[in-house]
Amino acid sequence: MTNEQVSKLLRNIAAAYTIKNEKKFRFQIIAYQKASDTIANLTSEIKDFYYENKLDTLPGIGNTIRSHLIELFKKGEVKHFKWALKGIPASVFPLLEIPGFGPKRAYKLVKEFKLDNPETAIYELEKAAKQGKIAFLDGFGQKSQGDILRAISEFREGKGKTTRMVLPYAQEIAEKIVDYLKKSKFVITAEPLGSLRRKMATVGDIDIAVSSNNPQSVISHFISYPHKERVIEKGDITASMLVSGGRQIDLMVQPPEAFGSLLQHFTGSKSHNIALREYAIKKGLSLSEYGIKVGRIKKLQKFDTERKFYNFLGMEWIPPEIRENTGEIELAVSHKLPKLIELEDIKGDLHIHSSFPIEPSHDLGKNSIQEMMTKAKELGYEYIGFSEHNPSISKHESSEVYAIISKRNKNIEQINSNINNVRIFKLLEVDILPNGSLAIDNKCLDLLDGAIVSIHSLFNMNKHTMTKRILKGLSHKKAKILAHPTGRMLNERPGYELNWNEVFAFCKKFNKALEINSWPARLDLPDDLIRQAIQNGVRLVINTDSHSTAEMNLMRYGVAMARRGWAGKNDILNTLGYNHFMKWLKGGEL
DNA sequence: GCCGTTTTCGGCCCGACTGTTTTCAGTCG
Repeated sequence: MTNEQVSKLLRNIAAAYTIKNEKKFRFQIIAYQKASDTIANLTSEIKDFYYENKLDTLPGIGNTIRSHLIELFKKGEVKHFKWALKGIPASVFPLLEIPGFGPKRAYKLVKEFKLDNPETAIYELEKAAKQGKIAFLDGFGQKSQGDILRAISEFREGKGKTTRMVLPYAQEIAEKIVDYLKKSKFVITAEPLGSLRRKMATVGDIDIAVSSNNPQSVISHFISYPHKERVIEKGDITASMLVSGGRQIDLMVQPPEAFGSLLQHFTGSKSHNIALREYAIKKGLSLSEYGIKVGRIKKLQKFDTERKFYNFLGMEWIPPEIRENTGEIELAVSHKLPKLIELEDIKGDLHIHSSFPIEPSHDLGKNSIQEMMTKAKELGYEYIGFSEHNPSISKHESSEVYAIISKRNKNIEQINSNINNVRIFKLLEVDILPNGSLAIDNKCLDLLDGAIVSIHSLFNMNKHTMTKRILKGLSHKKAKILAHPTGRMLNERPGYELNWNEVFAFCKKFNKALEINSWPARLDLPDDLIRQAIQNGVRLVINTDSHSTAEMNLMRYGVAMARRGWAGKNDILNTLGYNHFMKWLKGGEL
C-alpha cells in the first residue's frame, strides 16, 4: 500500500467518526486526521517504517493506530476500521476528494440522492445538480448548487491542489505573482511562504504573505491579476484564486508591525504550528497570525520579525526547512538546534556529465569539459568531478571502453594543467548491472579516482534482491558514491524498494557515501532518508547530475533537501577541501 | 486516540471565509 492509500484510509476513518458522532469522537477525529497528515507528508514509504519497526517514531501515531497499521500490513484489513466504517455508504469517500466537500455535506448528499455506487457517485451528483435538485435541500441553495457543479468540473480537470508541482516550477509561479504584487504602492513586502518556503520537494498551492497598512487595496490588486482564472474567496485579510494552469494562490496580509507573526503562521507546517501553540498554551500564551496573546487579560503582543516571535516564546529561531514537528521545537527551547548546511559551504560538484564523446550507455551532456570548468569557476568551486555514464558495453569491447576512458582522462588532464583554480576528479557514473556487478571491468575502473554507481535498469526487483544488487555494486573498492539512491522520479514513478537499515550499516562500515541528487524531479535522497542516514552515521554528497552548465545552478535544491534532512556541514563530504576529499575518495578515513 | 519541562490522567491550536442562517455550520489551512 502506498502512503497516499494509507493516509486516505485514515482520513476516511476520521470522516466516518465525524458522520457518526462528531462530539463523541471529537478527539479520535483529530487523532486520525493527524496520523493521516503525518503519513501524507512522509517522503519515504510508511511500509518501510512498518518493516523496520519504526512506526512509533512518527508524530501522531501512538499505540492504537500503530497496532491498526500493523494489522493492515499483515492482513490487508483492520477489524476496527471495518467497525468504524460500518453504516457509512462507500459513496461518501470519493466525494471527499473534491475541494469544498467535507464529511457532513458529502453524507447528506449521498443519503438524499441514494448514491449507492461509489464508482458513479460523482457523476450522479452532478446530474442532480444540473437538474436543480440540490438547491431545494435544507442547508443548500442556488449558490451552493452552482459551486458544487464547478467544484466537480475543476476536480476533473485537476485544478487547485489535486496535483503537486516540483519545487522550481512553484518558485517560478510565485516569483511572477510577487513581482506583480510589488507593483502596488500599498505593498511593503511580499514573500512566498508555506511548503515553498520550507522547500518541500513538491508544492501543492502557493502561499504568499504581504506586509501592508492597506489590506483591502492589496487584496483588490491581487484579484485583478492578469492571469487570474477565478477568485475562490476574498475577505478582509485573505484571498485565494486560481491562476492560468489551474494553480491555486493563497494570499494573506498583515501590517508591518505584525508581519513576523504572519511569516510564522503562514510558513507552517500545520503540525509545527499546532505543536508550537500547544507548547505556548502551557505558558499561558495564545499564538496566531496576529501575534501572541499574553495572560488572562489577553493583551496582544505584536512582532515585526519572525525571530522576535520565536524568541518571545523562549526559543531559538527555527529554520523553515525543519518546521515539521519532528523534534525541532524541543531543541529550539534548549537552544540546541543544529547548524544546517548552507549553499556557500559547498566546495565542488562531483556528478557532472560533459559532452565528451564517451559513447555512453545513457544520455550525454550538452556542454564541453572546458565549459563546465568555466561554470565551476564562476560558482566559486574548488573542484569538480566529471562523471559521464560509462561507455556502452553492448556496443564496445572492453579494450575499446578502456581506450575511450583513457582518452577522456587525457582531455581532462590537458585542461587541468591550463586552469589551476579548479581541480578535477576523474570519475564515471557506472551502472550497477542486475546481477550486482559493475558495468566496466577492473582495468577500466583503475583509470578512475573513483566511481559513482547507480541503477538504471530493472527497477521492479523485490526489496531483498535490489538491496543485494546495490550493496554488491557498492562493495567494489572504486565505488564510493551511490547516485540517486531511491531511483524515484517525482510525479512519475516511486523509487525501488530497499532495506535502508542494511544500506546505512554497509555505507558506514565501508565508508561509502549516498548522493543527494539536486535534479528537481529527483531530489533523491528524500529528506527523511537523509535524516536517517545521518543518524546512522552515513556521509552524504550533494550533486547536481548536470547535463549542461545551466543545470549546475540547481545545487541549491540539493542543499535545501539536506537542510530538510537536518544535515550540517560535517555530514556533507563535498564541503571538504580538495585534499581531504581526495583522501576520502582513495579510501582514507577522515 | 495522542502525549508528557507541573501530568501515565486529563488535557487537546486558532482563525478566515462562505452560504444559508438570523447567530451558525461547514470547510479549509
